[in-house]
Amino acid sequence: MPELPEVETIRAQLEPRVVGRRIERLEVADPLLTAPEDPEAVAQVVRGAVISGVGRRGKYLEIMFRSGDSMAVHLRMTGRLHWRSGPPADGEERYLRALVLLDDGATITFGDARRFGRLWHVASGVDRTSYWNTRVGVEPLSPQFTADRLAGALAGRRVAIKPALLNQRIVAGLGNMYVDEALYAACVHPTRPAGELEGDEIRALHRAIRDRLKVAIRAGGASIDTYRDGLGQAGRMQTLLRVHLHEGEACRRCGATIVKTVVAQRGTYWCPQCQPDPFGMVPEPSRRRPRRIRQGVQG
DNA sequence: ATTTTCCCCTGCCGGC
DNA sequence: TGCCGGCAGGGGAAAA
Repeated sequence: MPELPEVETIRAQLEPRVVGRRIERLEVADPLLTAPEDPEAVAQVVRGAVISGVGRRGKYLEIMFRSGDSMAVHLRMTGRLHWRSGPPADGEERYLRALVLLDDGATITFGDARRFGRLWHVASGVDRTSYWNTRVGVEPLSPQFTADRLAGALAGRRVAIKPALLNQRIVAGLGNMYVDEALYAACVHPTRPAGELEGDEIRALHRAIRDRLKVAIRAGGASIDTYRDGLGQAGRMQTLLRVHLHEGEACRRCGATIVKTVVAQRGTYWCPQCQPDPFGMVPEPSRRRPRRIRQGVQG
């Protein structure tokens, strides 16, 4: 599931390869990709556009054009962007939803098994700062993201810290995996009410979020299930996860057994000893066998 | 306003 | 072995 580090990895790989290139054509194979916009309308706008940069805001990618227009992309669950120096081989992208042809012969494929991914056009007149700010909150790796700012965003909230961190308007770019990792690193239980965290917990969490995201970017993202980077390669972060997907294994800090529960409708991994439950509840051990980490079975 | 639930999709896995 | 229900989760809409 592409989260901030995965999207940033793709962004960093795409940018040097596509800046200055002209888009010859955008072929949308699945109308759902641009819904509710008409694929032809998007293709029309994008045709002939010269790429000036590739940006990222949270988990959103933005391919910007000299005209001031841009093409925004969200990979959601299983979306992939893959740059190639030439056309993709036949059947190379099993779940092809769109194909971008560039003037140097290179291509970008948008593949997406689950079809949750979206691609749309952002008009030149739209102010980018406010456009993105209405959708996502502070960038966790920016200087604006401070412990104080995090405390302010969580203050007064009764919702559990896990769904609070999953809320893109509170902090941009965190998903299920990195929230688990950050909460574990900060020794904060996932169901602790967000507004009740102590100052030192907030500081630990702030630090943990930044640290885990930076490590993940350095590792090129985590290839669990379907994620691939912008060149079709697997990341390495899946080997560096400390708690997510580690159900039944010993906690590396205290030796207790990592458990998996459901928090906010999301599978949640945590250490019952390092991340003490606010109500002192003992987790029900799952009887199901832990899911194995599958590293890329999809074509 | 905030929080919770549901839904979209499809591939894969576990259970029978 | 094959079928099938359930699960996975980002984000938006709707409901509470």
